[in-house]
Amino acid sequence: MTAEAVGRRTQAERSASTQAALVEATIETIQELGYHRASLGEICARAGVSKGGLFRHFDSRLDLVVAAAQEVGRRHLEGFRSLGPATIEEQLVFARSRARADINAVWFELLIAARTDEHLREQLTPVAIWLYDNIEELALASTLAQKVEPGLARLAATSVVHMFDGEAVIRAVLPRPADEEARLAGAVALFEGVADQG
Amino acid sequence: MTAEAVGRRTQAERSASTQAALVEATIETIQELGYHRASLGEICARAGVSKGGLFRHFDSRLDLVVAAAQEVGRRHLEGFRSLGPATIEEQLVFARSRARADINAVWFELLIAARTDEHLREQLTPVAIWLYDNIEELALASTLAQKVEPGLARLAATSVVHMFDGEAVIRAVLPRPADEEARLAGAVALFEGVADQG
DNA sequence: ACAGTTAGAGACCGATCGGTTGCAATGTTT
DNA sequence: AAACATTGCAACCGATCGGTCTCTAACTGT
Repeated sequence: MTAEAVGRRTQAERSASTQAALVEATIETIQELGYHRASLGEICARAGVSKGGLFRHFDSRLDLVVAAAQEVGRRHLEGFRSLGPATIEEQLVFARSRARADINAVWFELLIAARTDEHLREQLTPVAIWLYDNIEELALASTLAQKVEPGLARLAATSVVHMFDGEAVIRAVLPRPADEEARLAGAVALFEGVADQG
Repeated sequence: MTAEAVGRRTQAERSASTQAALVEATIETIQELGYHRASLGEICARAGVSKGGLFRHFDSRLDLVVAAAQEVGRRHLEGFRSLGPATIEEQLVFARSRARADINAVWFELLIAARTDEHLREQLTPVAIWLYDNIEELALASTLAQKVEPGLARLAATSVVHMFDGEAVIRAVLPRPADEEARLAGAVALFEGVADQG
């Protein structure tokens, strides 16, 4: 996203638009090149903003990455919100599609980077708390969760998310479509069994 | 691991020891600093080998990383081999401990890096195939797997591995010990139920 | 309209990146 | 032991890294 070249705007508008362009470019760059290759030069080029312009709004690379991480968290959750009432299979297919989404790849780049970067980790933890709390809340409101006790539903939801996350990471290097479909079918059968018996 | 300074050795021994020191230092550096900060300078310093010495044995950084990845795959599998007959709970606790092992953190650094690095991905795929094939084979030989059909056992094993992998990644940023223990207990109950009914 | 403030461009900085080169040290062959 | 091959060190290379500085352009308050 390049900072758009419109006519007269207030300082606040200019500022917000530049920051948004930089955050957008950061997310896009991490998604396409990975955290490792997401340099400020590359991000600035994509955003159509100079280095000087960047540091007007962000104190450091970390500061920019944290702002991007917050936006990634927001968008990832937004993706989870888009499912209404659905069958068990539809819900599981949906959960899997969220794990496979581009935005989740960026989220995982950040999680992995945070493991060995104390400062990033400190800033990422509150975002992760917020994100997973909200995902759990959405899971509890789902049709599937109505049939079992809330504690179990919460546990099942996060476990499914972890499983599809793990699958998604491996899949970039080692896709196994047949196994993946069997895993989905197995999960559907399992949850239908649980739902039936109460 | 520094290249040890022993007395007289053959060329082959010198060469092998230097390469081993470099591979070891690469793994150690990725584990401690992450893929992003694992520079050749840092790796050489840890290995006690000069840049010139490194490039005598490896054509490029990628070449070294691939050699390290193969060693990581070997060690990760070795870690999986160390479980004999055990209860269902012991087997699941063990699977979880493998996901939480340092060597798996390095494996995930490499998987994530490979997503956006075509050349690394090409070299990592055969290692991943070998690793997961072997893990599945081990899972099929486990006591738990004796009670259900092989296809289901294979599926369950990889699904459990994915789940604990996903949990391990999140845990670096957002540990939730109570949830993690509940997840383990839930998995134990689930598998004991399956084992009982055939 | 004009002074003051904020946003942004772009040249620049020292440090470090992956990688190269020439030479000295070590080991091998005859 | 002399000739040769392999290994390893250290200085060095251009490119790029995150970050700074100065100056101009754009907006704001009076």
